[in-house]
Amino acid sequence: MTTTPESPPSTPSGADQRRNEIVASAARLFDEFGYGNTSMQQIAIAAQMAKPTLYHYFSAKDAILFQVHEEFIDILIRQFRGRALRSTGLRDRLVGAMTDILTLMDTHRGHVRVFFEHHRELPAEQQRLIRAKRDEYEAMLVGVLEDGRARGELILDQPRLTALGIFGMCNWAYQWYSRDGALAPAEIAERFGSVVLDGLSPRGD
Amino acid sequence: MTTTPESPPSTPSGADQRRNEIVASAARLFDEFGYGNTSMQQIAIAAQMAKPTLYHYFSAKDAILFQVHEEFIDILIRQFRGRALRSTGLRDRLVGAMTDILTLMDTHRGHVRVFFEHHRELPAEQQRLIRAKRDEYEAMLVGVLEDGRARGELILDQPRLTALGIFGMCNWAYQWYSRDGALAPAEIAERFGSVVLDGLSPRGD
DNA sequence: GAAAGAATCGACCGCCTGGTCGGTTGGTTG
DNA sequence: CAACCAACCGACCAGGCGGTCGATTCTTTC
Repeated sequence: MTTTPESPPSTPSGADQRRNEIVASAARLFDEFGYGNTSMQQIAIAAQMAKPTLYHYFSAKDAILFQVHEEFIDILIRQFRGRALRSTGLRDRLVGAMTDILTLMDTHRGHVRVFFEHHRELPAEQQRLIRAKRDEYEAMLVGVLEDGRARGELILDQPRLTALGIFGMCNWAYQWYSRDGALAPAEIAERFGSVVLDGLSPRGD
Repeated sequence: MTTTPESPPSTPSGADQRRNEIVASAARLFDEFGYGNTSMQQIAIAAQMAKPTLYHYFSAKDAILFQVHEEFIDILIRQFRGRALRSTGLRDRLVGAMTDILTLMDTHRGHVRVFFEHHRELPAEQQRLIRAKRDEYEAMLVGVLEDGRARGELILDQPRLTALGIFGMCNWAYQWYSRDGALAPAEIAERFGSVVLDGLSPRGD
């Protein structure tokens, strides 16, 4: 409190800042080459330091992997909760969550791929931790669907399966989404949302 | 013609049979550990041979990877075409394709994961080949949607985006589908199909 | 039974990886 | 100035990897 200068313009917190730089560099490389095909050497170079220095900030390669996972799921949970507090309607909450996910394909490409493809490579303990948060997030979306059903605004008999379908539409986008594409994340979410809510068949037969 | 014994009960074609055993073993390991974390040594043991013998059947590790990719996409294309010949209705063709994909999660788990997660690791030339087939398959589903629109049976203004959403729902299942689960692939496809076609909102307001 | 080729493998190689060690620098405290 | 500690790194290591080599066995063909 007395000694540390509280966030001067360039160095918000020193070491933490440096850790973030490492994770950001690593995520970028993971996105391009995959976790297994990215070496600590590459990460070190990308973060502009020597390899041993990396081990001053992270105890092992999988500690970086864990950090990426946690950042990703924490963002989603935080955003979902924020929207819930603002207590918007059902459609907003649903399409909002879809927008959150799709937006991360723009802002956190590496995080996304890592979270979806490399969670099995986390050490057992940390894998449990991440899985717990992921399940928590899943439960929140299932909750939205159940709410909608209880209010008669949605018709569905298997909330979890439906939620998995919705997640699928959005999460899968990491396989094809491009920043240069014609559609922005929010537009895609809107389209997908209307498919899920209104369906493709003409209304009124 | 004269010499080769045509498929006696145990050895359909000798060397080809052995190749298939290798690919099947490899796919099983890829499913469990991922491509990069599976060594040629492990594959050899699983296929009950020594490592150098593997190189009698495949020129390199990525040749096995390619074989897995090709088998997967060839199955899907063949099944889609088969259904098209039987010229069933729109819903059958759509839900049918979805069933095809979900069924592979049961019968070809390793192929699925490899196809979705490791296509970037194929040598450039083979990657192009697989991508071409994948695009072909995608185009076939887009075609179904466009047909439906032309006949007034579907309402949509972005066939490709919609197709990507549908693929997402199904493909993503490789992340959560379990053989021990309560629902069979065909049932899941039916549910997802009705979400996409009818939507979740009550009809007629 | 000789020749040929398919199928097999023990031993080996160069390379790269995650991670360690021991030591240096440089700013902050008393 | 002395002590301290965070930050940093050149050099090194054991281990595992994909892949090769040379030689051996088995099977088929004439």
